[in-house]
Amino acid sequence: MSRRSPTPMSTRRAKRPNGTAERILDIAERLVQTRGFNNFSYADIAGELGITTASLHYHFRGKAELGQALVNRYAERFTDSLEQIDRDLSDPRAKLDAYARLYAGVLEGKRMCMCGVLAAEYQTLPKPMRTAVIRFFDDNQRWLTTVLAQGKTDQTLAFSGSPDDVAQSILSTLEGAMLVARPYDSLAKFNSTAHRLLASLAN
Amino acid sequence: MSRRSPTPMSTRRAKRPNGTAERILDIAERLVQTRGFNNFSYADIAGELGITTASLHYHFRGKAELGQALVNRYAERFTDSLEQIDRDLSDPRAKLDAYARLYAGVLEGKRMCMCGVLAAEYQTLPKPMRTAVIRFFDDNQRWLTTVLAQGKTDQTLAFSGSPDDVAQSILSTLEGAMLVARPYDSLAKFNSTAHRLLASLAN
DNA sequence: GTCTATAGGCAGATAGAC
DNA sequence: GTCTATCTGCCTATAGAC
Repeated sequence: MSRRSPTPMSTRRAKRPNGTAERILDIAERLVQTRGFNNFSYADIAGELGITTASLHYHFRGKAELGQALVNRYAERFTDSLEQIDRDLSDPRAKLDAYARLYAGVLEGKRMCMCGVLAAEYQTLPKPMRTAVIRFFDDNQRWLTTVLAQGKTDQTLAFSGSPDDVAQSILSTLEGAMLVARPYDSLAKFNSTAHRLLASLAN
Repeated sequence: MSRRSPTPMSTRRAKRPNGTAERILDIAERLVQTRGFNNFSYADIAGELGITTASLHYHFRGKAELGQALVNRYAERFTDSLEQIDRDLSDPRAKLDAYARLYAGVLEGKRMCMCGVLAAEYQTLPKPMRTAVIRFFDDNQRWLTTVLAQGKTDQTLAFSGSPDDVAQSILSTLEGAMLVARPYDSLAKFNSTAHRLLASLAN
């Protein structure tokens, strides 16, 4: 309805190698995370992909739709990672550590968190993208809150105040650490802040 | 040399009411902080000011020069604020509190820290702007480090690790708290994280 | 200092052939 | 699905009159 279906296959959930739509998203994702949503063009994507900009419009009606798909896929993958953490680990401290490593991994790829970038240019985003950014932050905070509550209960974590407030602080600190570390291209700067943050919650 | 001098007066340091160049910077500053450097145009400024884009080029050779002037003025004012804090307050905790209030004030004006925004689009910036952004962060961290060292000495502050690492954490946390709070347009979200941060340093 | 006029480029987007 | 061709609009920037 709001999204054309090039072929029945390309609407499938799962992991078929790489349809054109997915490859477009891959390239655009990197561009958003390194330059910002308003600082790359259809021509950039088309050039890398070896097709024309006109062809891009076949897969995504316009840049707004592309942006929506971009942040939705990103958020979905992030949620998947959080579920994976929940499956793999049970200790709250280990979960927080794995959470911080998700961020570090993004930075290692010379990228910034997509939603962090989008937060900076929030006021210029089409409404559906704004909604998706908010949802991403809310989802993260909700997951963190659950982990923190668990840690407080089993006394593997120690903190004052509500789990919700601490979750807010963790999210803010990690996003900020990425943001500030990027101009320096320094994973060490990020890790310094991340480790201090986690240490402050240790019991 | 790199900057034309419309009149002798406009190159003066101080506070003469409002030359055109200053008014241009005022408008552009707001636009950068709310939309990002790449997401406003000469036409936006000219429209608000009631002059033409051609006239803007008289005051600033191009957008790159404007951007440079923008971040330099911003950083200069910030430095002035830090010096003012040093003059007004002597207690390290009070200084950190005032520092956090600087950020809160920016957010209250519905803006984001200029250098935080620029960090997000760092890779798209002309080199002189990049240098200025780095310098801003360095200056902030240096000031914080001094305050923290003082607080450790007189035992008004308590923290483990080096003052430099803690300074890095404070800067990152406040920048991140602004970034995340902005989509929600919520000063409360920022304050929650800022207060928790300062409380963690109390003795 | 500010204007008109205009250049030259790039943006996102569409129509229609293949 | 991808192409060519084209449109319209906006962008930064400049020349030159006032």
